[in-house]
Amino acid sequence: MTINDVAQAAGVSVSTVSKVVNARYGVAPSTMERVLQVIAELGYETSLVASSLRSSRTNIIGILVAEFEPFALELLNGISATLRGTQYDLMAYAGNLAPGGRAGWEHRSLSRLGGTLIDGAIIVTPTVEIPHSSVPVIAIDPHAGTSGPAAIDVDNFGGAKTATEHLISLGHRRIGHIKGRSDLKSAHLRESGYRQALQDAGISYDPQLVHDGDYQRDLAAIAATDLLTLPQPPTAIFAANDLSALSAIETAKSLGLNVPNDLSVIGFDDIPEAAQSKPTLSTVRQPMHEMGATAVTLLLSMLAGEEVTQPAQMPASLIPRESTATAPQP
Amino acid sequence: MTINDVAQAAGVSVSTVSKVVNARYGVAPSTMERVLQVIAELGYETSLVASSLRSSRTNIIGILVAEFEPFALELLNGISATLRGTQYDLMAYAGNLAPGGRAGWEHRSLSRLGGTLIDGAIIVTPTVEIPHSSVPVIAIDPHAGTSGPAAIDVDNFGGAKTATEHLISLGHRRIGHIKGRSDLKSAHLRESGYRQALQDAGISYDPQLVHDGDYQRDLAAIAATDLLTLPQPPTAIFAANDLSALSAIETAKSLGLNVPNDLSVIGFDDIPEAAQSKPTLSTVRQPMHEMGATAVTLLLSMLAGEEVTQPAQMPASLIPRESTATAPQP
DNA sequence: CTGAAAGCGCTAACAC
DNA sequence: GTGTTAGCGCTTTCAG
Repeated sequence: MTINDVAQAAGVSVSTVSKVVNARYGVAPSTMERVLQVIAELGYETSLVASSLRSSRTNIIGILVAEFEPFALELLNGISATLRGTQYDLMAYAGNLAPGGRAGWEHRSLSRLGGTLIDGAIIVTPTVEIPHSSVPVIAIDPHAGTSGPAAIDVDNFGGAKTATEHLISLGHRRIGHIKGRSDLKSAHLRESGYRQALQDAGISYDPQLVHDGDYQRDLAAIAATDLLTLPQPPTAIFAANDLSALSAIETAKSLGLNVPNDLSVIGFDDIPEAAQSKPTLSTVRQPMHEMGATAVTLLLSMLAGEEVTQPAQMPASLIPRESTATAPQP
Repeated sequence: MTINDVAQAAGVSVSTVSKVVNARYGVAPSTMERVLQVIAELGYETSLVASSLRSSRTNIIGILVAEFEPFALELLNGISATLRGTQYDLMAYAGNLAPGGRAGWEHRSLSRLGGTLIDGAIIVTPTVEIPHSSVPVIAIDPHAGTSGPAAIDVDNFGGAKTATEHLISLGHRRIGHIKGRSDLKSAHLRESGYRQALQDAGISYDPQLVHDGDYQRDLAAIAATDLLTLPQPPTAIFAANDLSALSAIETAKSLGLNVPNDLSVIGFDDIPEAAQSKPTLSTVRQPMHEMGATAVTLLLSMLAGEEVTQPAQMPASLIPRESTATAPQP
């Protein structure tokens, strides 16, 4: 089913069909009607690939992710809702699923889709500097880099501080931290927030209590094990994201510890799983829908020709649930 | 950054560059090295659009949805995880966001992406018959149509029956039902399951207690209002999906009713929001991750040339939470 | 081993 | 009002 088939069936040239499909002027009403009829009969739809190769607008916004994990999916939810009723369709691309192709998915995806397939892009959690691109780009939860496109993130520092203060207010003094990915800005800010809260409370920082979790389940489990098998284990853990926190709870359970009675755990993000775990996970909420919505709004104004460079920061809020409780009495 | 730029910079022809990029035989090692070097320097990536127009394989699997709502997103989660480590990337396309373009998004998206951009497609909740396509297609939660591609769904009948029986076991006798979209097979099966459970319990079917909710928030709210303002209102409602159930709870609250003391509500799907509402929603769980995983497995074997036509049905399971309770004593 | 050239489906000048 | 034609960036014969 190509434009050629339609042209042939309608007895006109391909350019006439193209004009009809794209509602261009200069087609006789009778011709138009006939072509439309043939299109309907044949069920013809213009190929996105071919037309985007030739023309510059596609009316498609691309969301570029490494893979579809809970954070990206929640963002997608907000983005989709915000785009509803606009002229744009949404294409989400996970470009880091194939084995081996680890690094640089941001650049690869942007180069492969940008300029032709998509009119603009929202890149989720890029781990490297975003290259100059031929289309407008917004980054969510960006890399530690200095320059780069307009970016959106949550108040990572303030959120982490709040989480740690929550633990402190429950009477905890030995508070461990499972760090995030060191190539992400958010991980550093969250660690800083943790340290600031300790300092404000007059608790001295103990490097033994901080381990690397890389925002991942497996590494967080190792970090949690290391933390909990210390001669003097912490009574509470602030994990840099919910995935790590959930993993830490699992680990604690397997070590025979009760959460929250023996150990309090708090995460960061408020992914859907946080509310469904047992015990439900106390955490700091990133307003993911709003972040997605803001990204879209910014991108649309860039698409409309406006200059947008200043970063947007969203507030983080404490969501106390069951996994945190008063510190055990020694 | 096109293949021409690379060719020029490396002092070779475009076809040589293409051979290097695609690891074809017949390039001298020295040439290859030089080209590779230039590619790295320039940060060139082959354009997905151009290459997919010319060659038939793209190693991309497409997920076609009307929009990114909770059900589709959960599916995406399972699909993404299953595809990890395979040679395929994932492209999810929401083709029904633009206003006006309501009907036939399935066909439109499939025609526009199929054959060129994607090697195979998974269509989520299609509302019309899926046309014969140039690429392998799997449907999840399919349309009521008779023919069509290989399909995956949950045991809608059994799940609805279980939900209704749960209500009956709590002592409810007047049980309302908010129906789903009549153009979806799942809606009909869920209504049948509801009626079967009533019949098995010797409760006669009252058409007054069944209203249309179309799987949507707004229409479900109207249906709930109608139900609850009946002279003899039901003491329990089985809503055809969680979105409707959540909406019914809102409505009940606004009418001054307490859920679950005055009214029990149970949904279907177990979307993430179900566990986070107040009260938390009792529901019947669709194993969405598993459904996504199964879809991928089936599609991959079709891509490998195998014939797959038989539908797969997944089990539904009751998840009792706070929104259902013993029937109020008259 | 390398390059010239055709063509994938479509759009946009430009002729007629 | 309509058709012819030249590419968009790439892959793939097919000569050299």
